Amino acid sequence: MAEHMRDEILAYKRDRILQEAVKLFYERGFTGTTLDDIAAELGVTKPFIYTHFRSKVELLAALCQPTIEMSLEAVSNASDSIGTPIARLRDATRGFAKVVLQRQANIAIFFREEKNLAPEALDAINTLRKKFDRVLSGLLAEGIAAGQFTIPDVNVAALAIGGMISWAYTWHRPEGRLSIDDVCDRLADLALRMVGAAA
Amino acid sequence: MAEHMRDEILAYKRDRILQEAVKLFYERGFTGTTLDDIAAELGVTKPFIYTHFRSKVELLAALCQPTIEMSLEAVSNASDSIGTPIARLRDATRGFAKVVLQRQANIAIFFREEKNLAPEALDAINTLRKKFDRVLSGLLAEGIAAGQFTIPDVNVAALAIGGMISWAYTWHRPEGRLSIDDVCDRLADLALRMVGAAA
DNA sequence: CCAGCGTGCTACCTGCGGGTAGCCTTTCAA
DNA sequence: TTGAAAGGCTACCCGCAGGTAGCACGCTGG
Repeated sequence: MAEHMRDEILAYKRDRILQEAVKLFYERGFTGTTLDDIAAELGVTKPFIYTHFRSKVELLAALCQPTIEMSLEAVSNASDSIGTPIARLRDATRGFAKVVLQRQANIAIFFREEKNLAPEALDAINTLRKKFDRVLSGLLAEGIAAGQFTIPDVNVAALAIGGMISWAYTWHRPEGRLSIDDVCDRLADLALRMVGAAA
Repeated sequence: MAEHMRDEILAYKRDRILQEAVKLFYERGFTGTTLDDIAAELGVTKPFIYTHFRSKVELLAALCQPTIEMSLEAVSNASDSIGTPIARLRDATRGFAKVVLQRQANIAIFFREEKNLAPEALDAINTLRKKFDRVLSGLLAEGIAAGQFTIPDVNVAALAIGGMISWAYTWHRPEGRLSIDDVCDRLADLALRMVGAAA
């Protein structure tokens, strides 16, 4: 019990570090943020961070990887579910868009700071991204086979859809005209149009 | 005449610095590249660079801004030309895609290293980007007025198209299956589908 | 042959920030 | 009440890279 709570607290501290790191990396960039900045924001000091992360780049990886995993899961789950290709593609794009917008800062940081990741961490993430593209392409191919989609080039279409949605991290403003769900719906509709399955 | 040539040589040197900087910033990132690296690649030394650029961030701006200007010009020219909205949108998207792919490294660097630009330089570029979005939105609106496009949300559509195309910098491989022109054509077709003007 | 200038290099400074050694305080159990 | 372990802080190191002062070399014109 005592052990149990200790672990929870450890996890909570780790989480708070990640939260603040995301915020600052997002605002100022990875190299534009010092560990002292993050510590100051948390009311602690730099060595505190080192009791939870081995290095600054490990911290970076820890805030990128799970978000990419969530993106992959979103499209995988939708793709594997039951339903017409149209319904599944709508779910996949909407789900992915939701991850992008809910974890906007993490997504932005990953795409901007890719070059600062350790090679192994980057490899791991790139494997996930390749899977992501394969799943999406596969779903598009199914839709063609089912006669629901018309697509000249499946791979380009998958990249275009992925890109259109990923890009939302650059322009969506949480306090703006459209809520996250609004944007998800609209982007999903546009994706369906791209594959010739007019909404 | 002598003066004239001296200026040409000055411009040439400046250009070579930019070329090498683009290459290295693209491969290793802005902070991952030192001015000594760039100088070494050129067979010169660091102070040489300082006779052409005031600082590292000025160098960064000098390789971002013109590329963004070219993007804006591509869509502006197409939008202002004569022809149906469909034809103009195709030209606009194709032209923009071509800039993105021909200046792939510059585009990548800009989006990744935005946070490293001086505030004034970033402001100047953001003004261009806003214009870009307005031009594209305007063209879409014209297409709707002409009855050629069907678009639920013009602003989101413009951002989606811009994003889908911009994103190509992340995945296009010059030595890959598709030539630059192939990709431009396919992306332009997808854009037309998005606005309900099936190719 | 020499003066003077333009051009780029050698050699250096400096601050910043990632990372660490070792101490101090607090807590909890016996 | 005391001892020891855990957790976090103070204080520091040090390498790296942006930026610069001043020199040396070579070209050109007299």
